[in-house]
This record gives sequence, C-alpha cells and structure tokens, in this order.
Amino acid sequence: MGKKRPYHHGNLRQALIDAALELIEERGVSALTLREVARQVGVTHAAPQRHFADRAALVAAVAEQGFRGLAAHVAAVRGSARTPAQRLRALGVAYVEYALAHPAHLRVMFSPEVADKSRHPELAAAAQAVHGTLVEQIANGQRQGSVAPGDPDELSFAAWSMVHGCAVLLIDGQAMGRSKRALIDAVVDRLYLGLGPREPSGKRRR
Amino acid sequence: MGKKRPYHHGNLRQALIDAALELIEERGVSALTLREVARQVGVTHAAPQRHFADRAALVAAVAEQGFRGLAAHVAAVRGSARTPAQRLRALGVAYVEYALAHPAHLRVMFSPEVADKSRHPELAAAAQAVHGTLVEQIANGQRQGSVAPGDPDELSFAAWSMVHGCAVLLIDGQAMGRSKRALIDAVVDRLYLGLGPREPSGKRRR
DNA sequence: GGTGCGATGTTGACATCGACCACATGGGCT
DNA sequence: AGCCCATGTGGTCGATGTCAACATCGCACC
Repeated sequence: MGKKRPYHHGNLRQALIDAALELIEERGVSALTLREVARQVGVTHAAPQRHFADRAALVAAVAEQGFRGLAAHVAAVRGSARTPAQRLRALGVAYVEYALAHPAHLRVMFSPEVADKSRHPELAAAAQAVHGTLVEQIANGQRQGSVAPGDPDELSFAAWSMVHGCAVLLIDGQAMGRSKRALIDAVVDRLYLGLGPREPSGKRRR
Repeated sequence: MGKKRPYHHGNLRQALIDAALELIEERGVSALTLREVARQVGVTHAAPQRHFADRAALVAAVAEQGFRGLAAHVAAVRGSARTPAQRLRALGVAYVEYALAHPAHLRVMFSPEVADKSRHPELAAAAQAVHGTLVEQIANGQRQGSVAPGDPDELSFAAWSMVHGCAVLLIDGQAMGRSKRALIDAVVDRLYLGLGPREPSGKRRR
C-alpha cells in the first residue's frame, strides 16, 4: 500500500524544488509562493524553512539546477561535429534548444531575483561552466584556424550574447509569428559568419 | 514657500511612476511595493489604485516609458553615421548604451511580470518601434549592398539577439571583470562582420 | 539494545502586502 | 451658485514571508 506519509518526508528539498519549477512553469516566477509549494508537496507552510532560508534561496536552487541542466545539454554536443566551427554552431543551437525546451528554467536562471550572483556562488559557478565550454571551443577553433583570431574571452562573450539574446527573445514571445527554427538558423548562421576565418576588411577597433 | 500639499496631488500618476523606477533602481523589481511607492510620494496606500488597476499595471507603465526612452535613444543615431553599415553599428552601440545607462528600466522592460505583452498593447507597440528602426536600417543597407542579402526580418532578429543578449548579460553582471567597453566593441564588431557584405562560403541553411 | 541529541516537520503568531469598499474632498462645468 | 465625478482617505480582508516554540523521528554512540 501507499506509505502513509511519514513524519519525515525523506527528500523534501528536491521535492520542493520540483514543485517550485512546476509552479513557475504554470504561473510564472512571480506567482511562486513558499506556502503554495509546501501545499503541493503536502507539508505545512513552515517546513521549507528547514531547507531554504527564504524565498530567494528556493528560487536560486531552481536556477542552479537549470544551469546544471544547461551545462550538461551543452557539454553533450562538445564532441558531436567534426570541425570546431561546426561544433561552435552546434553549441549555439544547443543553447537555444535548451532554452526553448525549458523556458521556465531559463527565466529563473536569469531572473532579477537571483541577479546578484555574489550571494549565490553556486550559481556563478554553474554559469561559469557553460561559459567555459564556449571559450574552450573558440580557443580550439582558433588553434585550427577555423575561427577568427582575437581575445577568446571577447569572442565568446559575443557568441554568448547572440545565443542568449536569441533564447531570451524567443522565450519572451518576440518571435512574433516568425518560424523559430528559421530565426535560430539565422542567428547561428550570423554567429558562424561573424566568427569564421577571414582577414579583417578594415580597422574595426575604433 | 512650498505648496502645502493639496488634497489633489496634481500629477500623481507620473509621480508614482518616477518613484517606482527609483525604488526598482535601489532594490530591484521584486522589491517594488505599491504601498512603498505611495509612501514615497506622500499619499495613502490606496491612492495608486485610481491610476493603476494593480501592481502589474504600474510595472507595465514603467516598462512602457523605458521602451519609449530606448526608442528615442536609438532613433537619435539613425542619421548619425554615413554608411548604412556604420549606422547599424551605431544602432547596436546605442542599444547597449541605453541598457547600461538605465539598467533598471531595461530589467523592467523585459521582466517576466510584463512578458505577456498581449495584455499591454502599448508595450508591444513601443517594442515594435525599436525593432522597426533596426529592420529599416538593415533594409537600407541591403539596398546599398553594404549588408548581406537575406530576409531582413531574420537578419534583424539576429542583430537584435546580439545587442539584446549583450545588454542583458552586461546588466546581469556577466562581464566578470572584463572591460564593458571592449566587450561591446567585440559584440558589434561581430555584428558588423556577420552582417557585412560577402559571398557565402558554403551552404549554411542546414 | 537502549538513549539522547540534532535534524526535520508542525503549530501559532505577527507584520506587510495587494485588493476592495465606503466615504471625504474639491476642481471644474453648467 | 450648485452639482458631479475624478481623485484621495481610512478601514478591512485574505494571503504571504518570516520567526519562535514545540513535536517527532532517526542515527550515532555507549
């Protein structure tokens, strides 16, 4: 028979995180309520306090799992394509794919409520992991000559800007009727073109 | 002498919006409270109800002013540079500049709390204005051959993704110690390179 | 195998918030 | 002058986050 829910939940922390994500998916981050989460899980309103100091901590935990998932999804394509340039393209697609597949996660990850990453070191670390993969691929490409020279840090920031902006805009419904697939292609195409090998056609650094 | 605050405020609506923005700048969007705003302005807690149906309406109003400001700032550079490509670059810089100069505004504009733009038509209109300027410039550039051919809608989306992503990342503190100026340059450089004239170096459309 | 202590969940309380209501005020129009 | 309605006031209600005191259980240690 069903275990008559014991006094101790067993793994309340993760259950709370799951319920929180579900709530966010349904009604948005701002509708996330500690009490409602507790209700969903079947504990009293104060139980979450034992696992999360305050509402922000719960949000941060959801965001952290989102970053981990993104890092995993992105890392999965690291060895997929042959050339570094193709890998770079696949990386960008993977980023946007994850965002579209988990919009709620993405929104929480870059929610203003956890913007102050200094108070959530694990968030900064997870974000750093994603960024690290990107820098790594760009450096690889440069070594093989398939990516334009330049500070890998700056190039990766440009690439990240592009895919992140694309993801955010698509999630926020700025596609405005246009095919998301085509938009993503357009973005990563420009990414490839903007970072691909060439000689500069003039002085660009102001 | 100071006018002994009359019963009727005179322009409470705008005063509330200003106070709201100030609060958001200081403590973030989530800390925005109708009652606190009312306190700042010196009216009772229910007074804002006469001007904003609910909290979301106030947030939307702040966002709308943000979009108007951005549109104005971006439109100002429309006739600045000579070549369309340079104008495009200036456009991107202007976008990010505005974001860095008014981070609170930017955050509200793309806050999940107003993400459902269908319920705030004026927001959609203001956002559309910004996007329109971008599409216009790209179409201009294409006519003069200084911008690569392609669906202007898709190209503009790619460009928007880039500058918007850049703005968001910088605001969220993802610069991580690197010079913002250099990062912006890197981004718009890639924008210019990715959209500039060339012949495709292979089939790119998947 | 007991036992005691710390981790985990509960109950109750309080201040604050958004939203709603009835009422007060007074500016502007006829 | 007199009226009307937009605008501001004061009070209230349900819900929320957070805190503190208490209850219950599991695990380490003897």
